[in-house]
Amino acid sequence: MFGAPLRAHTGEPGRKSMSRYNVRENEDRWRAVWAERRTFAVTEDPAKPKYYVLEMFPYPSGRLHVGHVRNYTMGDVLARYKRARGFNVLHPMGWDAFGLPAENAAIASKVHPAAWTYDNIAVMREQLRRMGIAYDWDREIATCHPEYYRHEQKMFLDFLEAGLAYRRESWVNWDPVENTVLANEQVIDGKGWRSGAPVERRRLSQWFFRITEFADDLLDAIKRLDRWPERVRLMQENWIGRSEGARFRFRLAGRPDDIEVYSTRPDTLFGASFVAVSPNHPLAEELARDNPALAAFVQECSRLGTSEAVIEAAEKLGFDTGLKAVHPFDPDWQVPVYVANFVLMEYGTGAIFGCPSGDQRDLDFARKYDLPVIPVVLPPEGDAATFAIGEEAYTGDGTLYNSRFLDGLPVETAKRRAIEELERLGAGAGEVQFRLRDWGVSRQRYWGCPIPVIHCTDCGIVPVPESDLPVRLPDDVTFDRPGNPLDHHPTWKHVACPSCGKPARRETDTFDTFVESSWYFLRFCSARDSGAFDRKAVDYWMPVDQYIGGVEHAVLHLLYSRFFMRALSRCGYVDMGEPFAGLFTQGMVCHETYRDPEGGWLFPEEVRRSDGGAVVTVEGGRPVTVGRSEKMSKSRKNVVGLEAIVEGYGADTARLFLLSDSPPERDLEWTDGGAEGVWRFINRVWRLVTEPETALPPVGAPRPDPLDPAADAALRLVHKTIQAVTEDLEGFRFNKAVARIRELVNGLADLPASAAGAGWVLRQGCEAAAQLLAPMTPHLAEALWQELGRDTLLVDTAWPEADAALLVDDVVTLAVQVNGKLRATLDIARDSARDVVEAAALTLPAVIRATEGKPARKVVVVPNRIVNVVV
RNA sequence: CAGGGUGUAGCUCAAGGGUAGAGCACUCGAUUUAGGAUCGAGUGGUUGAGGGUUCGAAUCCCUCCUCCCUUGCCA
Repeated sequence: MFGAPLRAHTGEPGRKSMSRYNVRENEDRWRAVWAERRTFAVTEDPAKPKYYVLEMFPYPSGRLHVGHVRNYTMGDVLARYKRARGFNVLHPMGWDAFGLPAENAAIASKVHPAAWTYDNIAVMREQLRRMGIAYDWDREIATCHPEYYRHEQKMFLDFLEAGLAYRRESWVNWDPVENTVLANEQVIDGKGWRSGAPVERRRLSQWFFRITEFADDLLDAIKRLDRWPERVRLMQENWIGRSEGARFRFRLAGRPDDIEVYSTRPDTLFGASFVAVSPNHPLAEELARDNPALAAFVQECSRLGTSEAVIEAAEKLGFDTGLKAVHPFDPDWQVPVYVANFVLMEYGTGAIFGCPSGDQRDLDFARKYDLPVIPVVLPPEGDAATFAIGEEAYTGDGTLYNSRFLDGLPVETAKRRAIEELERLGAGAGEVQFRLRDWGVSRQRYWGCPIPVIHCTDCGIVPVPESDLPVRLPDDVTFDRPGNPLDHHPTWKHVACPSCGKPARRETDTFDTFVESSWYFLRFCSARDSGAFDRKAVDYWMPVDQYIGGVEHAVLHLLYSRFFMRALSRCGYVDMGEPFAGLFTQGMVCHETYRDPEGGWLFPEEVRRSDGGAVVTVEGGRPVTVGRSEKMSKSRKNVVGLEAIVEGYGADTARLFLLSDSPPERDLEWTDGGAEGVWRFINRVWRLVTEPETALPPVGAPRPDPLDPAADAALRLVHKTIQAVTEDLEGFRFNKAVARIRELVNGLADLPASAAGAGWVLRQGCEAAAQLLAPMTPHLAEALWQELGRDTLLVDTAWPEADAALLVDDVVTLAVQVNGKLRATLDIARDSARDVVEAAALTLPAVIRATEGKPARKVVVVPNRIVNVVV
């Protein structure tokens, strides 16, 4: 069955040979067996409970290092464990294959993005395969494949029809040298990352997904994501950022129009000292036309870029328009109107009123431009006569004062009262706002999914007919000049309008790559379906039971996926809201960093420890500065290659180490010593099974009776370990599970060969060890299983069950304290009566010595745990 | 300044009121021509600091400190 004859192993006590686990041979062999038997290929099976394990799929950037594979290992442990527990487990893998690095590689080394991407995929697939991860490779997908993105194009057309996709102008970071749009991360100090040219803000027509349509539901449903980490839920809540306030108008003195503002603090209206509009506000643009100084100011603001972080950090600057706004509650009260750089057109109405006493930014602004600061909220313990605002605004709770009809009201009541008044005056109304904005999906890039629309001068925007999908990317593109290659292409964008037949132009924007990752988990359910996915398969497998990935995707990817499920539901594709029932965010893998005397980074293999203990370079022995341990990254060169570990110690060693040292949610420190330690442990287990101290009875031999107490204790250890490891795996405590198994192996190794029943207990222990290790070190475990004389595959064997009767000991060891200090221990039958325990404790020589003959004032007995004698 | 996390052996982590443990590292011994591997034994702790509750605190409460992360600073 397995290519090599199975050999029943009986053990040969006294055998002196010291075999070493042949890692290469075993790992290759068992992987081949699983592959040949298609062990991990699954189909829908209504008779079995399903379990969908998914790790966030990678961008095929080149090759993997050990830092990349921690989450795949965790997912694999879960997949293999659940499989052993009888679940029908879907565990797929694919490639998030569109994206900018492929285009950068094309520019840098003249290789086509597709070739570069597929080459990387081939390398990385082989790397994952050699890690022995139990994927159903039949379901592998690459998002850059037309058979993937054609369905995305169809979804877009349906979204368009449903009003969930639309086009409007928005601001982008424009690199005037590269003639291209930059992502916020590509803007460094206001300059393009590649060209170094100052970035401009430009208005460009862009495609958007109407994620705000579901803002309330996306926020509400977070409460029910009870298997998500609390902090991710919090981050999403903050990102959606619901706020309750009022939208209302300030009339402009001497003009027919007015300014609409949004505020969450209408209660502080009597503290208003200015109105400010965004530099992109229509009013600012109108005034700038006749006012060169204002135009220059607006221009200056646009240089800042669109990143929120940059805007936040910048100094608050304003430009007095000379206009006056009339206070909504008092026609005789006017405040100046400014154009201010910290007011964003994209949020609220693009205009605010400033209450310096109640908002730090407004206060900074007021101090800079010498505007009045009127306190209107008195803190609970404050004194109206003396309370004053210094350099810090008061944003806390309190009672309104200096506020006419709002005086004496608590903040919350005053808000409602102010809104009522605004509504009564016809000046405005209460409104709920969200920080969440619609998702801009247009990218002026080649290596992405083409947006399937055609621009016709007569018909406007015309969807590409479904029968013409997919709109394929052209292969013959060049990257020798700046800008979007699709736009430069001589023929690709010229098409006949599907509606009127006249010459028209294809959309040359492509999708943000977050679009592909927003539904790939659905495609995995039926990866070769001619449609986007098979509804029955999706209904069977979804939602993902356990999703595993980095916390860096806590907001965008996860929120976009949640949006996609809702949008697809509305368009009739599916009928469910949440894609990921459980989420786990794993910690990073870290490693020391090394620098040479010039400050250049060094790879770990370029340094060594000299005889004196100093760290020096391998070449030339120059002194090396050892930096702190940081997340493994190519830029700092603190990476450990996967090949190096797998060739030397094998995939199981890498896997076990990635699981063992730290709790999975925390960062893991990769050390050579730790990897060697794991390798020694693997060999220790191998020897325990292949060269046992005591001959093992054959498979299924009856339990000998009686068992020696040492054998009995070892058997209890076996069952306690099964119980504990099971609980640890269920609770994602992989490091504890590993520690338990190590203790089991130590315990079994200590079992004296002479003890009655030792061989039988040792077999129980070795079989349990193999089974418990199987999710973590699957190749080793399969080899052990065979060495133990089994003729079935361990991977097809059910998870072991602990015998409840063996989980408690008959004899317990009590700690005996005198005045809280440990003086002795006492072995006694479990659940002995209190007075029996007390009497036994008081007669212990160590206790008599410690009490110096004084009578016990009190004896505390905690059953089966401790006795404390108080004198 | 805020919010969250963290602090236990040299290192990475257990123990969540009841005997402070594991792995790695280190020391010594055995084995070996030697090294490595292996086996055995051992060193190593005022549980970040201080105070409180308790018969008993790493664990519960209060104060302070360290480092890390998320950023809040979106009206």
